Amino acid sequence: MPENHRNGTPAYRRIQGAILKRIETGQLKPGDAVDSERELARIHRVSLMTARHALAGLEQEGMVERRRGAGTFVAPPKIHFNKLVSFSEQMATRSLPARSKVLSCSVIGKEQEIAARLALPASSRLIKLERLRQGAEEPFCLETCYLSADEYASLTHSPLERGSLFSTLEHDFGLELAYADEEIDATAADSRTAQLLGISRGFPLIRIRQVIYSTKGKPAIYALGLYRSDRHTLLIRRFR
Amino acid sequence: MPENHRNGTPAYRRIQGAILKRIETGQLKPGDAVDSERELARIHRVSLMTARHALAGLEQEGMVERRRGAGTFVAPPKIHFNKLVSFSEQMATRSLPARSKVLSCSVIGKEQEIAARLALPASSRLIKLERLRQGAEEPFCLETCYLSADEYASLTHSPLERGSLFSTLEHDFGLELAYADEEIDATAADSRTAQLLGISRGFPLIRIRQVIYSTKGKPAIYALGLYRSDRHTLLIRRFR
DNA sequence: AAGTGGTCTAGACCACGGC
DNA sequence: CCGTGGTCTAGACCACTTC
Repeated sequence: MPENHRNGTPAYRRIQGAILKRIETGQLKPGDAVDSERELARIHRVSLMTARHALAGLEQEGMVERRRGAGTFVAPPKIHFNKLVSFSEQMATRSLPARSKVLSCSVIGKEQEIAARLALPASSRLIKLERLRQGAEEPFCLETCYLSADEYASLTHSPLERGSLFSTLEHDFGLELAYADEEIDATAADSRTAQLLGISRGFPLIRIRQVIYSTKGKPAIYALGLYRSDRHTLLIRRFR
Repeated sequence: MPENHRNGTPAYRRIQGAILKRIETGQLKPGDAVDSERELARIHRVSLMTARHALAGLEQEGMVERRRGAGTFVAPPKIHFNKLVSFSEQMATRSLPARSKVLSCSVIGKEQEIAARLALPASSRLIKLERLRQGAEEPFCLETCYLSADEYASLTHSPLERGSLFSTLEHDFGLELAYADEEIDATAADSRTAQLLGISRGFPLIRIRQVIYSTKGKPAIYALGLYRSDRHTLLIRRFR
């Protein structure tokens, strides 16, 4: 009986969607039992293998846990480790207002090393955006971002004081960010940085050099951040 | 015909093993085509679904790539990001000898804060192991590890100068390590640390506080590392 | 004992890729 | 065009958990 998947979406996807909907609406809470393979097969009028396929996919995404002999259960909400989030997003999760003071925003040239990190020709013109970021009214990070001036020309006219650089790039330029490689070390504050961050010269800082890549694998942003180590610690989870 | 999986291992596992073996021995190189589902089904005398299951598993592990209409191919070797590796393993990948000097190894008590990080009673006795780690004949890290003295009592008699702490724990104590949560910040070297690392007092250091968990989710090791930031940078990949 | 997930069969049709 | 992976069926037996 080929009365299956009339529309384009595969049956197993529809089943996954139905389960996810019940989780999102709170109808199913973590720990609750999901319909068993056999129930799903009966309800959605598919074979057992198809119902299995649906549950296997959800398990692989971490949405459900399957225990042999017992059943399939909604997984506890996952804490997301090592996620790439913007400063604004980071602050939002702690319900703190994200304040940034733009120190400078200009187009520069002759920065071979940075152009190279962005996989651009050595002579490329770059936007250099320097911001002082603060939480709880106190500055704790000096961040310098570099982007291709050709690709993001109008960025210099965007209102960067309030909004998030990430969301501007994603909405106005259709840039989809995928991942970032970070290089982390420690350094001592020079006098200018010390003054801006309100600390004394020589104070230890965390230095983060970050290359952010688009979904196409193209380097899009190079960012250099200097953080007051007494106001900021990095959290990483590593897996064996 | 129930002439299947005589031994305990499922058919799909045997198929995966056969493919992995051909990859590991270099018989199959990245980009090479793997046997198609139909070929595998015929060769191993299993159904198509079972052959599919085998390939799906390998794909999910990142060992092969499947392209509809084209075939299944050996995936390029993955660079492992954010992996939990021991100092010895880290050095081995750069073919450098791992040298550690044990500064002290003793059983202590009354370290409430550290006991708490290991989810142990405040009065627990702990092994404290302090090591100076060096690469290229120069010390670049001072590391202090803490473990439950009750669970790893005989560790104080193990030869820690040469071997890896990880492998000792895994082999001699059957401890399976799963992941670690790290807290990273920067600090200035105190005089003792400065002397041990061969730098001057106040020099910026990366400080990494690490709680390493077993596969059962139990905290097993607490490690505090101080790294010369001029000899060591941390590499992290974050995903959106 | 009843129900569950884990494995497996022997077919089938489809959409897509490369030749 | 032929071979590929993607989806699917309608059953089956096993090992396991729960009661």
